[in-house]
Amino acid sequence: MAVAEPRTTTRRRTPRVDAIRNREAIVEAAAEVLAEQGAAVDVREIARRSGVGMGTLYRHFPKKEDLVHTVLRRDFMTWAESARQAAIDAEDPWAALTTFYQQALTGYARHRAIMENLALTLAEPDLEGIHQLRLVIEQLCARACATGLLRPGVTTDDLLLLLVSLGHAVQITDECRPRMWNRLLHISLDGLRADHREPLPCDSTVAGVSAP
Amino acid sequence: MAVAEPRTTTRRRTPRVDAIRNREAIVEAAAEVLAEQGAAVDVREIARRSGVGMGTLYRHFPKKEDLVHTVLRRDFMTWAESARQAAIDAEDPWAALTTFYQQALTGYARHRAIMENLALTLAEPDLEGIHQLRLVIEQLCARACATGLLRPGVTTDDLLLLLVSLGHAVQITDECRPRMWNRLLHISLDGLRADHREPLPCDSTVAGVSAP
Amino acid sequence: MAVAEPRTTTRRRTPRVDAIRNREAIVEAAAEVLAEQGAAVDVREIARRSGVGMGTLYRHFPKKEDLVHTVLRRDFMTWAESARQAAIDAEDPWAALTTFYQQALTGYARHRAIMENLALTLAEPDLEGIHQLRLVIEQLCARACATGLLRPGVTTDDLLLLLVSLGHAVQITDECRPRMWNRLLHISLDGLRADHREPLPCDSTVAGVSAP
Amino acid sequence: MAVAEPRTTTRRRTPRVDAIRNREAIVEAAAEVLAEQGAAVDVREIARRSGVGMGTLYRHFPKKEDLVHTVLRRDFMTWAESARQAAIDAEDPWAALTTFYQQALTGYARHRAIMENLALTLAEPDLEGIHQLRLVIEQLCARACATGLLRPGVTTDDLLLLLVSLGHAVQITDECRPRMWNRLLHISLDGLRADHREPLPCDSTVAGVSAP
DNA sequence: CATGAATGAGCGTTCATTCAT
DNA sequence: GATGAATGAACGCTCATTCAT
Repeated sequence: MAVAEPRTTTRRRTPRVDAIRNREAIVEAAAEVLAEQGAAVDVREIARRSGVGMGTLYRHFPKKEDLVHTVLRRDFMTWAESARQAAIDAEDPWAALTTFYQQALTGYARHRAIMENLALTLAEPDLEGIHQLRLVIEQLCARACATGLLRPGVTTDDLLLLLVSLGHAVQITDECRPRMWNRLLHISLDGLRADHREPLPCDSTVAGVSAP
Repeated sequence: MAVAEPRTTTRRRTPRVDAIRNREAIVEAAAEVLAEQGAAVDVREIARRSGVGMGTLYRHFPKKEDLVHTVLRRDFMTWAESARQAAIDAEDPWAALTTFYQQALTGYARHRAIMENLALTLAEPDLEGIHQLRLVIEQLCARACATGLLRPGVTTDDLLLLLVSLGHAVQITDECRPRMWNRLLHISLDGLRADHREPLPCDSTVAGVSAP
Repeated sequence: MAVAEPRTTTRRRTPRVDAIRNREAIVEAAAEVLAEQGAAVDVREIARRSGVGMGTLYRHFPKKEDLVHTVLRRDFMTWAESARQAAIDAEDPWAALTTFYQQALTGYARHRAIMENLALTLAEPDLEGIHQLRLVIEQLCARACATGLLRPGVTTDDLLLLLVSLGHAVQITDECRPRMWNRLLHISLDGLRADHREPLPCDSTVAGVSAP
Repeated sequence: MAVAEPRTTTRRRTPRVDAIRNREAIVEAAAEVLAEQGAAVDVREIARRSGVGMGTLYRHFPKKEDLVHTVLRRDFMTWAESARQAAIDAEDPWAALTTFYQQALTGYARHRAIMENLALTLAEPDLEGIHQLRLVIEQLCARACATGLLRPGVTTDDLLLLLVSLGHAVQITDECRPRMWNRLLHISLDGLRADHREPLPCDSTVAGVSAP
């Protein structure tokens, strides 16, 4: 249907530029919306904000889930990167840990879809972005542990779960009771310090209590 | 309307037996489903599981919201009651607090709709059941504080937020990493002990960090 | 289940009294509601107002339609009767006619279900009550015709249709423009007077005009 | 967003052809169904008849009400237009008036939803289409009045109410007694002529008669 | 390739009618 | 008989996904 002949060399480049621009617009818009409203948003809203049609959106991301994952991957990456940077800049390992949580909770914890997924991800850590974040935390953990500031036995998973946990607290209180989560963070960080005698339970210390 | 002499007692009881059974079946099924899937479930699913028709369900609960509230009220009540009991049975105030969290997290934290609502409720505590729970926590807080075991400055809201926060951790880890939250609980409880020098921040101690 | 023996003679009378009372209560309540809201009302509303259960209502009137018909029959009867009386009391045939419309439009035209059905009934005059009304109109028509006051060729059906037609006008204007229909009545009655030269069309005088 | 050189005209036309066809199919089907059954129809029925899915229907008309209004607006417009044309073509003001009613009652009076709304509209004239119709009637009224053919004191509202009133008569008799309303129209028109001595009542001439 | 219109299963809710008590 | 709880088909509407242009 197209005339095909004249544009020989750049033939495949032109559409691609457009396609890439579109893809980026979609991801950008989606990131915005997902941060604001979580993964339950109407796909139409994303298409609207990115200025592309539904078809384009679905060409790039055949399932809503694909788009969500892409955005999350990206945002987890960025997050991990900025976290790593902040950690490097920090004076000492403990400050690095503290700063990490502060930044995370002040920033990304407001990203609804990020938090929704950070949660899911402990179960099935399929998202590579999250892996980056995990690596950062691993480093923070290792360093704080090595200097003897971190309570012995605390694992990366503990710190990750604490992040998810406090992240949720942020989401809940952010609008009605801003920074109330800050106190919880202090408490938790104090609980993470080395000056506690008792070792942490090995996941199943306490006797069972019946379910509802 | 009729003069109706002797049958006073058994007058209106008979037909209700069935209705009550149904109502209970509905609430029971709803509680189950709400615990499993949260408040977003299809009403038809509840009807199906309880073995009643849609009409019956809507006769008892004119709006889906009514049913949800009823279930939540009930479950919050039960929860508060069992929490209170456990607290009373505890040897000392600190054990009471510990046990409370243990029980709460082992039991009700798995209830999706409960947690959803517990979250919402920090903003607008409309459900009366939740108030009961809050009262229990208030007592636990007061007692633990009075004995000097609880870190000064810790409020009921802090404990409540910790509950929500850890509750979320439970929901996340329960299936894939059972009792991993247990370690987080220990950490948090240690952070709550009185032997910490620094006072808690008054909600906005730390300098702002920019959002993503 | 009942003790069966002692009440021999009056055995079948007692329940009937109750049944009749119930039936009457139902009809009464239904009449009220139907007049207010038309035949589209929820059957529950009728049951509620009459103080009986749904079962009772449906025992007496297996279909909603049955109840509606019963009420309409009754109300058409009453209407016919009061119309006849008013006609008899009138000084002259023309006054009788005028009074009839006045009374009808001031009174029964506000009865929503009556008007709904008066309409339907020109098609299939199944309701006996309406027949009574029709007879009254027939008399009015005959008398007014005989005295030469009524325009020749005007039939009972014409007068009936005028009634339906104006009745509808009443329903529409009653709340927002009370008695606006009164002017229409005057116009129509003047058009019914004998002093018009042209005969009425035989149902199909005018050339067809295309439908929408 | 692209620079898009030569294809200016055919740019956005192509995809719309289908959409417009669908939209028209929906409106057409809706008009049909609304005319037949009134505004209470099931939206699915409209979708079915127009051959589109529910989604398509709701894309074009987000609320059922929107569709209904669109249809009514359209049909009132058409009606007003054809009425105006017929009035213009008429030999004299009285013929114009006569023709108007003839045409209205032969055509649009069969449209159930139109009549339902024409009725409602005397109370709250919200639909713009209806306003057009009103204007036409106003002109007819003014012209007939000016030539001294119309009975003094007759207002646009009177003529409108007569229209609604007779329209209802049409709906009732159309199927079982076609054109029976024609006689009523003659009567009413005769009543509207100037050769009546008595002035019309100012809305509340006649003494009240008690309600049923 | 982009577009956005089309699809249809599914949701919360209502109401005439039936049936166990 | 009387009661009112139970039934389920239908209604207005939404949204992830597909498909013609």
